[in-house]
Amino acid sequence: MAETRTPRERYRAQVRTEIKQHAWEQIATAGTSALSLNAIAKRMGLSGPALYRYFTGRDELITELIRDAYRSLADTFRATETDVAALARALRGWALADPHRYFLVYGTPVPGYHAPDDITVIASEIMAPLLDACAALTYDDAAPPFDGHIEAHRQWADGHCAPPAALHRALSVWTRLHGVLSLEAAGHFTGMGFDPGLLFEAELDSLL
Amino acid sequence: MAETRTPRERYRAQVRTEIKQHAWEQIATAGTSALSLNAIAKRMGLSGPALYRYFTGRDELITELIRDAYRSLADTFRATETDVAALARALRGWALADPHRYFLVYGTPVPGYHAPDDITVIASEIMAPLLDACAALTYDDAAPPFDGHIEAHRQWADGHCAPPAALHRALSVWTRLHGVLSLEAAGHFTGMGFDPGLLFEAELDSLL
DNA sequence: TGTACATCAGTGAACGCGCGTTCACTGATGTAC
DNA sequence: TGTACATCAGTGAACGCGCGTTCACTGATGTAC
Repeated sequence: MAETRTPRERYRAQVRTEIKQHAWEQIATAGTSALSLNAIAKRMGLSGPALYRYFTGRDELITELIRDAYRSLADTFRATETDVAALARALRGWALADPHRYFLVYGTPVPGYHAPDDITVIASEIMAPLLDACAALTYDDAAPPFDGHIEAHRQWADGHCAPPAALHRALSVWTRLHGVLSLEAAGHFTGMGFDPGLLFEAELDSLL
Repeated sequence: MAETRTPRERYRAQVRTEIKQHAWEQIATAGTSALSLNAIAKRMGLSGPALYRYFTGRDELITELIRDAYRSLADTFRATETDVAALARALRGWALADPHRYFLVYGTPVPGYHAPDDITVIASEIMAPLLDACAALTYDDAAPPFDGHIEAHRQWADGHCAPPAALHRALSVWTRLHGVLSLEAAGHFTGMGFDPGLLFEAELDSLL
């Protein structure tokens, strides 16, 4: 498994990641829509068109950032034990570590932008550990009406033999945690006084 | 209560709302960050600087749009019966009627923008009916740990004598419904196959 | 009712700005003999 | 090891664009006598 990269290739890869780091900084301060190639170049001590050696244009850079964000979350989940509480807390840590990255994945889609196919693949890689963890939970015998509906529309969980209750639970975990996290990350709790982390734990409790 | 507005004042008000309507259309198609005074003027058959007769600049227009969005939701809630399920469905209708308006209220904050004080007042007007509705629910005697915390930090619900369990419930209603709605409105359920409306109802059931 | 004046909506030209992107180029780095 | 050549990172000038905003102006609308 020897890395057979020439020095030039290594240099290219290094500059590419450096560009992306500056892009993230810019997103963090001014939002995704303010991402500017020229500004990145200037802050790197390069001048404008130099970045076109590394990305075909602004769109490719944004796509790459989104892909990295998805991959980062998928990696985080893969490195976490298959347990709903553990995954939930891993998600919270990942989201609050870089709120803009979180919103790039689960926030308002960039206006005209359409995600390439491989990103939906990574999205299902994120869902997989959550489905496994939910399948390990125990459920009441009484199945709520939604379980019947989800059993009839389970292709999004292809390959997983989890019972309908587990699919339902996985969706609830996703939406409930996203509810708390996105409002917290967007600052909608600031000034209300309570600890968002405790509300997160309370919502997590409702799911176990 | 006679309207003592001169024809000129009526005309001004009319053009102002017309500008805002075009602004909403533009937000709906291209996102909030692409809001452009010149583009609005062009689509109205006016030319650029004319809009400065009606708004001091881009910032005032955006502020006004956000304020209107908050007011619209507050009005919707005020016109709904004090009942959690009714409020929830009203919220869903309001959110899906104009997703971008919903995100202007509960989404990622506009990068450099800071909301004026009166908007936080309207935000609490939105919360009030929800708190009332939650106070009308019945609760288990067993109080989860978060209820103690929220009792110690209840200034955001000033004037409401709701028990801690009701405050907790109001927060859960808010975050859980926002979780489903924001993911649905952002299109994160498309392609998964199930009916988001049924998932919404299932989450609502968990709150009654 | 008619005239003189004030108000004010809207125009067109101009400002500086930063954006994404192209192009022909320079000069350093790596490769082949 | 040394020379000749190819590759390629980065530059600087230039393109057209749309943005927000200002300014002096025209001409219609409303007001006062």
